[in-house]
Amino acid sequence: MELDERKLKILQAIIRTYLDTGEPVGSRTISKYSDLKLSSATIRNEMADLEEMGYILQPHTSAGRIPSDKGYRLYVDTMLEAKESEVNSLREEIEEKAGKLDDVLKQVAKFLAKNTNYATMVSAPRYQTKHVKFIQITSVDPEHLLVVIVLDNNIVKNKMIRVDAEVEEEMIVKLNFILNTTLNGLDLVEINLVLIQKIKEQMGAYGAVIDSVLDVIGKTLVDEEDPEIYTSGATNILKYPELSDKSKAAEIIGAFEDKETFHSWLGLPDREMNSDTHDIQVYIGDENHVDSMKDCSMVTATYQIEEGVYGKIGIVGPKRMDYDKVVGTLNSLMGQLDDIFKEK
Amino acid sequence: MELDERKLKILQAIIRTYLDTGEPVGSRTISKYSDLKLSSATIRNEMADLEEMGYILQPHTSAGRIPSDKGYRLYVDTMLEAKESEVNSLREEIEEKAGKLDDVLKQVAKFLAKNTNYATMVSAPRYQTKHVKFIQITSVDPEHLLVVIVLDNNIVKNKMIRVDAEVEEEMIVKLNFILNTTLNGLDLVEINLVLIQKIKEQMGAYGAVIDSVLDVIGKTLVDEEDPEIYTSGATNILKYPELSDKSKAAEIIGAFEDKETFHSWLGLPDREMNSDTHDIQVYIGDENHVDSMKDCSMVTATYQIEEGVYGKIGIVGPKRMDYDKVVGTLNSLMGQLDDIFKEK
DNA sequence: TGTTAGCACTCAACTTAATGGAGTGCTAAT
DNA sequence: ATTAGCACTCCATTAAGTTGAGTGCTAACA
Repeated sequence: MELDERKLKILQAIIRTYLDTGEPVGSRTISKYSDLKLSSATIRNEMADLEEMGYILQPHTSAGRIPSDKGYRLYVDTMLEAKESEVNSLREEIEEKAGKLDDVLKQVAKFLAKNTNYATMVSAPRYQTKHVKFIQITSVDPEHLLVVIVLDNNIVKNKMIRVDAEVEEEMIVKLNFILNTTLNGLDLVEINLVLIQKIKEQMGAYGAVIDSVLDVIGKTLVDEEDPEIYTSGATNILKYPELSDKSKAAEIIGAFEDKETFHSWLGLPDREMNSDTHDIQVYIGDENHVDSMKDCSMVTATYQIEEGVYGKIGIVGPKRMDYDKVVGTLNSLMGQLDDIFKEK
Repeated sequence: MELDERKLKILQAIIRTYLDTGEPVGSRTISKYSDLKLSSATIRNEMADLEEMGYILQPHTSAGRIPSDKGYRLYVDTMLEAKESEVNSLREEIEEKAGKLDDVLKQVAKFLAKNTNYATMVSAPRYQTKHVKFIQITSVDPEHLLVVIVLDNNIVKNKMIRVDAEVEEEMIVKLNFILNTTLNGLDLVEINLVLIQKIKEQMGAYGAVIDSVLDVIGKTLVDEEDPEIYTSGATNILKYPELSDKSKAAEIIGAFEDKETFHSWLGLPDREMNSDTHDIQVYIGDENHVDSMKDCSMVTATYQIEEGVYGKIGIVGPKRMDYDKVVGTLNSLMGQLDDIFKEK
């Protein structure tokens, strides 16, 4: 059977209506609503075909039809209208909270949740390559050394370490020199035991301090592997009856709470992305790789802070989410984010 | 009417049973359950009295009784058994994740939520007095200066600032010297325009850099005002039918998401606390100052990291929460936290 | 005088049956 | 190819009945 123009139009009408109401939609509704001048009987025939083809389904005999995952998929792939959304306010909202990236991302999550009425999450960028650019150790007071590490992407980490006895100024200078010359430009895997041993030898009695320092460096580099995720509007899920069933809702909202969940699949763009399109992806129902999301749809987009530094944004809602609006908002948002990051 | 021993025992039995089942409890149940050897009829008489006194109430005629807020209050104040809970695992669980305070607190929130099956939040400590202890400026690369600020509680903050032209080594040394001698020991309000002007004069052409640096300092000190709050187990709320009504649940879980909510009332201990008791407080129903929590109970405790540095822990659940267990767990937890912080 | 057995009464919760209506599939007419 | 018409299905809603846990009251009892 072929999916001709008319069938497509009817399918589109069905999905549109369903997105609106969340109720199964019947032939009569379509007959009246859509601009095709067809009787309900004709629509019924077409619907039967569409059902056979797997684009729509009936919750039970004598009910209207609802889109299947396959139907949604077709809709998203071919029928989205590129409606330009007006997301102008965001820019100002974000910029007044200037400051750190964390804050910006938190704002973005909040903004999206508020605007779309779905649940959102934003992953902080994951830096692919991390090399030590600069290390500095300072004596803050007799009992504490401060270790500051700058990575080659200008991320700064610091940690206090406690020492038993004051370390002489002279030793600190030496320590700084050795660490910087030895470790500069290296990444985590390149700092191996041989190297560590070599440094320790040079420092003689202060070998113990070295251990602490290297420990900090190790933690720092590993730490970066683990990007922060900001979420907002998880309770929006409760607004959609088809998801607000107690056990489902708990599972979904729980997933938002336990941010670990997202790491695996929100982590990195699957493939080299075209930085113009922002790689907006839609996952419908079973297309989600996580069980707890199989009754939801999720739209993700990738943003870029600088060369090789990506983060992701995800929006989770019911399968009947307003894809038009979400994709539009996301698109417009990405553009503004680009601008913001370019300025920095 | 007087609240004699027997009435108290009956009330206690009622509350215990209700905490268990969540169902209104009838006279017959009590007559069988409790060790007082009384017939249901007698219990009924006493119940009528207890109701008149306001300790229990009937959802409707011909239903059993449930505790009123006043009843819970009496129970909590006088009838809690000091059951020692076995919270031994926590210590290890936390310590292997050693590291930063943030991580510890996150762990604590998670641990509590998992153990109690209620929703929990932990506020990071708020430092009352913040003075600059140490400032260090370093040239990381020709375009970037790194500003590191250590506060007197050993909190470290850092920020990169971009400069148009490389700053000479000599100037940086001078800058460090001036900043440290001038600002050491001062807090935010003490750094005023007069002082700023004075510093600028000394730095001559590098006045602009000073601005950036002071900006960072300002942001750092203000930032600390705003304590982080870690939450966990918000979805546990959905486990209790009396709270999992859609609108209620959304309100409560939403409150957990929007952490701002808690600042006002989770902020600081109300009064000078006895560091032994950890100031465990129970708020029942309307006793909560926040509307969205009026159907819940909340137990809070205060922990101390060092002299004058407090944080709070809160557990939110249904009014029929297992106060015994919560207070016990909290108590035991606080002890362990004390130990952990003492070590540091 | 405090306790208890007994009984009539109440009321939410559950069960069952009846009704209505939205929607379908099929057939025959256009 | 399209449509009007009709019989059929099945969910949702309502109404009526049934059940059972629980109460309050009274009268008997120790």
